[in-house]
Amino acid sequence: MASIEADLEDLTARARIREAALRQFGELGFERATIRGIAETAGVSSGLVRHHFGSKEALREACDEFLVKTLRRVRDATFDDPMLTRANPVAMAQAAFGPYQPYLVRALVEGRAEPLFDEMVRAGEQWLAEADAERADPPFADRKARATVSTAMALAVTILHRHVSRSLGVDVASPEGAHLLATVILDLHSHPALSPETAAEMRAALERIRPA
Amino acid sequence: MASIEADLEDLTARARIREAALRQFGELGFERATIRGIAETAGVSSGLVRHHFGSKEALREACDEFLVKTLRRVRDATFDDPMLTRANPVAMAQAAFGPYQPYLVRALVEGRAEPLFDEMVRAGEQWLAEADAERADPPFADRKARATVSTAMALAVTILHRHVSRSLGVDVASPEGAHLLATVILDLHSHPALSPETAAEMRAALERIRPA
DNA sequence: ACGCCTACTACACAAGCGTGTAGCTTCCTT
DNA sequence: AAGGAAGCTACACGCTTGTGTAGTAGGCGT
Repeated sequence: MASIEADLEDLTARARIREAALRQFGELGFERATIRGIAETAGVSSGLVRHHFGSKEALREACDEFLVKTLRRVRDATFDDPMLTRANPVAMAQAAFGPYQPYLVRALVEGRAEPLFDEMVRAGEQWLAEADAERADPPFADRKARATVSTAMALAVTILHRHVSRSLGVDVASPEGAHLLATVILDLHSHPALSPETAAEMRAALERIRPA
Repeated sequence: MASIEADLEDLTARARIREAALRQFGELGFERATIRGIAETAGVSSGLVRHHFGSKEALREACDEFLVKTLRRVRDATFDDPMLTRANPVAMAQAAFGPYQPYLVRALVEGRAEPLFDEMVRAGEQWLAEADAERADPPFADRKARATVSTAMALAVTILHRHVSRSLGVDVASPEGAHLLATVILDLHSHPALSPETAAEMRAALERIRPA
């Protein structure tokens, strides 16, 4: 797992700038992060940032592009360990996102990082395909639609990590927090919030007010 | 339901500025929104913004404060209609958040708007209390912890509305999108993703790697 | 040894920002 | 009617920003 903190000096200046940008964009957001701040973090002049990436917007695009490639690689390595990933999905997410988590969260919230989201949906569809095989009654909705919403929900804890940590009383990034979180998620996913009867009721009510 | 669009002229200048700020902060984000832009939207001079609110940061705090009061009022009115709110939680969220949805989403993601999140958790706890009464096996985790994660998940679709709309192929804010979304959520909430057996397996695996 | 491209720095510039100040109107109080 | 606070505007200041330009150091092919 590549770390931002370690061995920044070993990288080329271009890579150092990109890593610094990833960190600054993630910590401060795109607007509050400055070219000069990124340059300073990378240990180069601000002019070099422009020399290598052209503009601030292009730098962000380079970051996005880099992450798409990186995450694909990390994912291939991580998803192959089903025991670890299934036992603690939260730990998996942290492992997959790596040190780029703050950046990715911001990108997702702003509606960017489409490839990442879509790929997660696709993974969810695969998972649902297996689950649907053992399901008695037909699902209410399209498999992709269910995978989409599930994906969004899976990202919720990471996106709202501040609120969740505060409300749980423990940092979800800590080992204890991750464990608690996994326990909770396991409980929620193995116990339906709605009984078949109430679900049927609500579904009927929903169809009654169905739009054209 | 108060609308930002309508009757801006009827409000006092101070209120117009606040409404304009709510909209600009929501649409553009706090950094990209400018005092001058807010003033122009409100139809006043930029100096008046400073006169009434002192600083940009203070203006944001005034917006937060206003929303806490407003939402409490709106919630009391909306939550009393259990048929509507339970039939379509998404429509409920949109109704409750009102035109301030973009602002609130940004506030939540940035870790602000704690009162809003905490109140949602509390409502979730109440709901879970009823559900737990009819539950056979004991929950894996604390009720508040489950309410916290459920709350985060409930907010996910709203926060990631761009991705969700794109992946569903229909705007979740539209009547058709809201209906589809409600159907999906109903399905997910009434069918556990994990069977009791696999859940037990994963729980065992989780306990095996439990941190100190 | 020469030329040249690439990496890199230093510095300047215009624009937009939040903020400060001075002054004008309006309306309410006494 | 006088006075004064409150609502409101116009304008300027200083700072930071992204970007542009000029120039230097260094390695590499010829």
